[in-house]
Amino acid sequence: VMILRSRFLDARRKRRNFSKQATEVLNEYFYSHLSNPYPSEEAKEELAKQCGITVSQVSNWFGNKRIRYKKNIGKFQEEANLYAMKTALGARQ
Amino acid sequence: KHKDDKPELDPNPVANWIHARSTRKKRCPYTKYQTLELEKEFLFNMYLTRDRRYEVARVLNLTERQVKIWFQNRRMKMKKMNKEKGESKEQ
DNA sequence: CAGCGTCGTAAATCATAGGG
DNA sequence: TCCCTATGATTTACGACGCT
Repeated sequence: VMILRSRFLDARRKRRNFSKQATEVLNEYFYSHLSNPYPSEEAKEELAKQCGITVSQVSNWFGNKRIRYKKNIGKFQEEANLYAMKTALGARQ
Repeated sequence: KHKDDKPELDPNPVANWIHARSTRKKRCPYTKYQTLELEKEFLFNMYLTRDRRYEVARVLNLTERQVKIWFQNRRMKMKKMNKEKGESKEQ
């Protein structure tokens, strides 16, 4: 009863994972704004453009990232260090 | 002068992300029946009168506040859907 | 002021994509 | 193929602010 129901209404839930490059861009922004990872509407539009996704998708990504990061900071420590280093190297040149 | 050239190794970044809702009601997914009835009502009119809200809430065993918020969320959803539909056509 | 409107979000949940 | 986790999207519930 509950299995075959929203098969057609939820068709939009068909998704594809974002490209590696897009995820890279989003993570760079997230970790370089870790003290306040809330991009403005303009920043979201810019990120959306860079990533080739919609503004809504950028919002979804940040919403998911914030809650999942907060829920288990330890799990993301390695990733956080990686991007912190990447940012440091980028800033050097 | 090496102290903090490591870009933010924030000790507790999450602490600053205000929004620490503590006394909030846990999200409770509505039943298929409740959702279907709410959708039917929304199709009839996107905005509720006080009387309709009372009736819908009574019949679906939801609070008037839940029904009010469901309609607010539903209108936002519709707006988002329209925006996407509009964007995919032009460009 | 009461009260309902939108906007942006948290948190939980859903449904599938990916991978072993 | 089976099973499990990662991930993107959707669903409830508010806070903040607007308007009447």
